[in-house]
Amino acid sequence: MKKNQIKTVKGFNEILPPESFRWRRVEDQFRNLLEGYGFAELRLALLEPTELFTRSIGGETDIVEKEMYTFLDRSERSLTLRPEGTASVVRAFNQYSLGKISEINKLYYVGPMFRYERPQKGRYRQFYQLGAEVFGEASFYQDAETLVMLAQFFRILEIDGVVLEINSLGCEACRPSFREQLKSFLIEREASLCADCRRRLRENPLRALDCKNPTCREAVVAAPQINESLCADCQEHFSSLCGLLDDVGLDYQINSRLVRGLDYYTRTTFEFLAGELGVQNAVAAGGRYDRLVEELGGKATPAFGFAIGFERLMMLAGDKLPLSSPVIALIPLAEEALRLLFPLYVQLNRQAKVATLGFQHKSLKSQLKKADRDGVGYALIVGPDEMAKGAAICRNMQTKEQTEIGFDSLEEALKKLYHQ
RNA sequence: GUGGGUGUAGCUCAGUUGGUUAGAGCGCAGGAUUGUGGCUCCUGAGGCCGAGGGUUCGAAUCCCUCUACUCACCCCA
Repeated sequence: MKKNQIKTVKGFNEILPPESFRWRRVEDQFRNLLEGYGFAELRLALLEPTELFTRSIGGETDIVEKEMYTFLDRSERSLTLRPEGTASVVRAFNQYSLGKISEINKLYYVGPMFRYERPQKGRYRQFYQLGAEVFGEASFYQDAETLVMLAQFFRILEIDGVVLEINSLGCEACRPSFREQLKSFLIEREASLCADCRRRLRENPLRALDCKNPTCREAVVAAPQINESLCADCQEHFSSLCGLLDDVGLDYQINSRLVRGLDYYTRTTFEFLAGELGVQNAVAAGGRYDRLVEELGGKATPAFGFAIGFERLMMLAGDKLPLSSPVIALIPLAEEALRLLFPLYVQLNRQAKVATLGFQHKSLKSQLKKADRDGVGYALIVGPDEMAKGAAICRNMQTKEQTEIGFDSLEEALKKLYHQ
């Protein structure tokens, strides 16, 4: 690394070849799967008014308190690089009145998110998420469909060992009373809680439930369980969802401490965990948020969504996926040959028939070597001898078999090779 | 924000108690083969040894500061 070399800013993750090919493959798989389930893509702004996130994610969350890239623009507006996707999708849902265009809206997105955290394994300041949201469907069938779809995605990518944990956080009817119950429980034990939990006790007592601090964990062992104080409707929703997952044979574990770091969730929350990832083990997570659309100024609309961490997903899927190669290498051994092959090269690639052509007049040997490294199926050789004869040599790189092809039928003959 | 570890070639890493011109493997380029890839062999290019300061006749090596990367805490995808 040279002295004055300009580099990326800390934690901004970039994807280079050949990894970028693998990313593209997985992204395509995601799009195909989601579009098969009726989802459509939303391509949204990366920069939003700061208020969008303080109102949706919650002012007492770590994301809003210390992890956002927030700054003033030239007209002194407070803007923030999006730390997650759901808030923006809900903003767009309201802004464009998508709920009036169709009753059910299934939307997905792919793109970078930004959080100012200390980078670590599986955690970056710029990171990619594959996410989706469904608006207008309150049924537990929707929860189940989404979870099944995610499990299917992991199966398509041949990722094993991912565990699904689910929980219910209740709704505006039953959560407040649970909150109070939990709060008074915690206040009795305030002395044994960590500083963060004590600070958040009043605003967001649920967060104490998944605190990693050992003394906090011990203090909350006997804490009231949210799924024991659910109202009848929430209880019904949760048990119906579990029953449905049982019916379709999707394994899951109920984790009553799964409260998530964002405030907008109601009822179902879930995480897909992969032990292989180490400490940052959530590869996908999400849940139901039936109040958020209204809280952000829209018409009351139930919703369910999730996000997958792309980098974490690729750590699990990674190199099982084969790379594509060009099919034909065009090999000229003289200037006239290069001149002859160039139009053919352009013509093939214009039709999405991938071919390579070297412009540098290298030796046959080195051009074949490069073709081999590129993994091409065929090499088309044209040197002075072939120019004299009016026919090129076509070499099968696997069998070493060589045939002659007359110049006047080159394009036609080469196209056939792509279909083998 | 708080700790630990590591910075030497494009990549993965050696480098002796401080001692000439800093090494290997892989990769890259060329050749052995006047026009035929993979295996083998030969040759070559490529380094301010992370940056700055200090100790010393002499520093990749010892000391200090900074910086980057990395793992962990916290939190999350």
